[in-house]
Amino acid sequence: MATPRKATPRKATPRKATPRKAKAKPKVPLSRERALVAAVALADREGIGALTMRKLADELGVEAMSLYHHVANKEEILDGMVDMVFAEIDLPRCDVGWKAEMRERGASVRAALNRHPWSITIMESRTWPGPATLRHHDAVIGCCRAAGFSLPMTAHAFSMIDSYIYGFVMQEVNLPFDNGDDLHDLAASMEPLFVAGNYPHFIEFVTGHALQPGYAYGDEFDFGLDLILEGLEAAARKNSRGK
Amino acid sequence: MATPRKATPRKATPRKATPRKAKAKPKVPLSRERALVAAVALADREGIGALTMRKLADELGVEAMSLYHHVANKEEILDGMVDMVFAEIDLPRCDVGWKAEMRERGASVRAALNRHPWSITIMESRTWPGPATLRHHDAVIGCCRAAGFSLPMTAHAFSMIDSYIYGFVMQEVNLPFDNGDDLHDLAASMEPLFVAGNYPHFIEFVTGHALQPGYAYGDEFDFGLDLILEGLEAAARKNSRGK
DNA sequence: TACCTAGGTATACGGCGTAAGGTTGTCAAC
DNA sequence: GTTGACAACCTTACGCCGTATACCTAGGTA
Repeated sequence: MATPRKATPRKATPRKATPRKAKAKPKVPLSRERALVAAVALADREGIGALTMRKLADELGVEAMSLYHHVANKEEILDGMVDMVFAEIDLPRCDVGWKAEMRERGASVRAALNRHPWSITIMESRTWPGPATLRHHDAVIGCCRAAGFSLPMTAHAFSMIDSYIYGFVMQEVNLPFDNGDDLHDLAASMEPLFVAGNYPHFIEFVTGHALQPGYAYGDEFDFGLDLILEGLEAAARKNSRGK
Repeated sequence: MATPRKATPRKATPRKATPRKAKAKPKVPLSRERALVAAVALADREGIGALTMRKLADELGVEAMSLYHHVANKEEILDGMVDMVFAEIDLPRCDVGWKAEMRERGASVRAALNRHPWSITIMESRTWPGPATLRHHDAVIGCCRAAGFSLPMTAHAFSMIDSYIYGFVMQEVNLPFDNGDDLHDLAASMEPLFVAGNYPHFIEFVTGHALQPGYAYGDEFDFGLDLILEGLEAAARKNSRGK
């Protein structure tokens, strides 16, 4: 009873040739970079909920606690993952015209966030931007300034465009269907809501437009982004004329 | 070894008078509604991370498992909480003019999401809208339709306005400071990033504008919303004239 | 040789969501 | 009044989680 179970198998097999497992002693040593790459791949493949320190370590052929020699905690991994997503975004170059550059940059942000649907989820809980994130923000601000925007106007543009993109992707990523195939399932599962005759405008909208064959929510993106860019251009023009 | 431990203390004190604790037998019975209200209060007070089934039950003077007689699982609680936030939003009435109503509705959404900063975090992981959410969407769509918007134009407006609001609040809620007081701390903690001379536009923007005394990020909201509403109005006008 | 250190492992702790099953209070049917 | 069904609540336990602590070991340096 003194040593209830477990029998302390500490050095039961003290052979020299590291008989741990068939794990073959990782040639490349663990590193923060390798951990982040594996974390992104794991989250892409199985969702952010499946990203645990144990699973990530397993992916790398290592024990969970080994990760802590390279990152302070899981938060730091999430921070690094968000920064890796920002690193995938094409930066505006600002020699073509700010509107075209912003449109391209917007598409690039949207694509990156869609490639890694978990990123928008954890972005808002990150407080400190990483280097790629800062580089991205710097380029966007620089693009506005190069176009002649004042600092206040730059703030307007920066806030507005990014709010729109993030909000759009947040909704897009969360849609209960991935393509047009399961629209019928969706419509069927919504039916209980409708029989009562409530929400008449919502029903008209969904059945008469959103669930129609040609409609895809993703197509809304360009309309909104263009409207914002045109509006910003007009505001900037008026602003600089007024000054 | 047959009954290894635990000693089955089942009916050790079978006294009649329910001597459980000083817990005083809750007069009002537990209910889904009471659970949701307490969950919102707890998340408001201590953050969504502190919302666990055990803490929530404790709050209600009850054990964790009792909650499962009223909700299927924690997901259902989160769903209900989001719907409670939507229930706080003032619906547009649409007899004043859609632009004014949308401006007010936007402010109301923003206020509700700011009152419950956890809501934007969990909104995107909810798939099925609750009744208050549906009522809200129905009212917004109805407002657009009453203003003469076509269904496609309504889709544009609905997507665009809500994307902007959600994205804005997402950034607003996540700001590393709550008011102007700790701007100096913030500036100080950012300094290591700047000494290298990287991110010149970002530095100019932050130090020359965003951290200046008069600036508050929240003030950006109205500029963007108004620009969107004006743009939508122009688009709708052109659209109906073209038809 | 002796020690230091970097990077790996092992064990354990407290907390999580919740499955399974026990207990108790209420009330209708007999 | 007794019985039995049932709903509401509780207890225990399981397998996860992040991570503190301690240990081991290989390689470099004195």
